[in-house]
Amino acid sequence: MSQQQAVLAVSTVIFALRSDPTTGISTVWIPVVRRIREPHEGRWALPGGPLRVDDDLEEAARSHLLETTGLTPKYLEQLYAFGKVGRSPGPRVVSIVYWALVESDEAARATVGENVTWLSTDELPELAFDHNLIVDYALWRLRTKMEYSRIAHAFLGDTFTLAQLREVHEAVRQKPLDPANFRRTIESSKTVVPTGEFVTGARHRPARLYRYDGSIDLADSGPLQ
Amino acid sequence: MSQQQAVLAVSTVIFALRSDPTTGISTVWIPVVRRIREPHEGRWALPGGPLRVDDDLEEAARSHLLETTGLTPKYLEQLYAFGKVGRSPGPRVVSIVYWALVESDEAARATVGENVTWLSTDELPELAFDHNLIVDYALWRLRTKMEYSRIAHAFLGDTFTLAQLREVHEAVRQKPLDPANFRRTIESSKTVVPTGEFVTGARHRPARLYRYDGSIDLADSGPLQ
DNA sequence: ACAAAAGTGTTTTGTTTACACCCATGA
DNA sequence: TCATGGGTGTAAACAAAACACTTTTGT
Repeated sequence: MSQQQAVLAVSTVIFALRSDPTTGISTVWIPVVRRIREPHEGRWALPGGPLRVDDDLEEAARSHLLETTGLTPKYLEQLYAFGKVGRSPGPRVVSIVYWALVESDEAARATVGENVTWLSTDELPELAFDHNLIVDYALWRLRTKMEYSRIAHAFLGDTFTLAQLREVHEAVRQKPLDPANFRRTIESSKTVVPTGEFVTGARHRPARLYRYDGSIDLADSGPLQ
Repeated sequence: MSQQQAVLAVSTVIFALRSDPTTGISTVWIPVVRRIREPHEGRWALPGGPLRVDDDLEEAARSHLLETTGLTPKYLEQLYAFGKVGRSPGPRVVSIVYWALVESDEAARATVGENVTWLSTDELPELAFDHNLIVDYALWRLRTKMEYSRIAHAFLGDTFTLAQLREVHEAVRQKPLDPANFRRTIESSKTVVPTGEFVTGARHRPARLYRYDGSIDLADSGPLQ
């Protein structure tokens, strides 16, 4: 049953925003892959796999993510190491889990097939292993971190309107925000700069386009980077 | 050089408050152990060691900590998994690092000897491996978390005065706090309850003793516990 | 002209900070 | 009675929330 060493794996919870096909409201979705062998054959699981001995942890997350889903994250951060004895049948597995944010329109173009699909975090089925707990924890981190850092930009393209940025916050925090107060909060944070361009075509006043100020880091990780 | 699997280790950054022998001011200290073999023989390192295959991660941190320093932490939380290729000479090592808080007077009683000592985080020497980076990151987490959670209690005994609790905050945040405003902040947080007892003996008005309200968790970890 | 969202102004409310001052004790 | 820290009161400064109102477009 037990062997000399635990197996090390790296997995990633990837978040993207998608419009609900019925209501049209943006909500948080994750890509999952189907398990093609036991244990939990047939169930959906987080993308990931064993750590190759010459790969850095973050690099392993990034490359495995690209191979299975074709996605390149705009934000990637270590979440937690899950290592409880018995969390996986068979040999002991310790999973170092990352969480990532990808641009909405890149997510729309991402690989989907028989063995890869997107699931809404509002109504997740039972996933393989302890992956429901992992997603719950990643969602909690996303929501708390959204309140005090600027990671929302990672869901958007290079330029965006304040309405789009507000939509991201509303999707993640699951409540409407006052447009006037939101505007002032963002403007006083000095993290965005107006490009001078406007979005025309909608049947209302054109919205100013902004660009994220790259001289400020998305999230303060202290001494790590 | 490279082998099939990475080695998994668990280490812990243990924080306690100690009075500076010269100034008398409380500052943050950590216990370290001397490396008795290569690599980095003779250098100070964080307590830790390889993960036994049947131990849970947190349990491994706790038991290794007890064996080497004799300490039982009042607070223990996972910090980060450090796994950069080349962070240790020889086989690939991935370290899952925890951070812990221990009561000040328990720390004073802790094992000290030829191979275990306490170091002030204000003036750390060069430690083994990447342990300086790890301690810096743990300190950053301690300081940021002190601002929005109630972990300060873990440095104190069951009952304490507000002056003692304030001293903990001042030691960690490295700046003086207004006693009047500190009192109100703590009282409005509803995390402490007065015991009804007072500390007499000092040459000033007796200070009220408080107890931490156990029904509120020290730190909100979301879906994990 | 009208709807609809962009964007501005203003008032209210609450929280943080600064600091003056009274209280209870030991020496 | 004096020094010392415990403990209370209060006003100013600042930040968050609520909401009325003006602007600019497409139809």
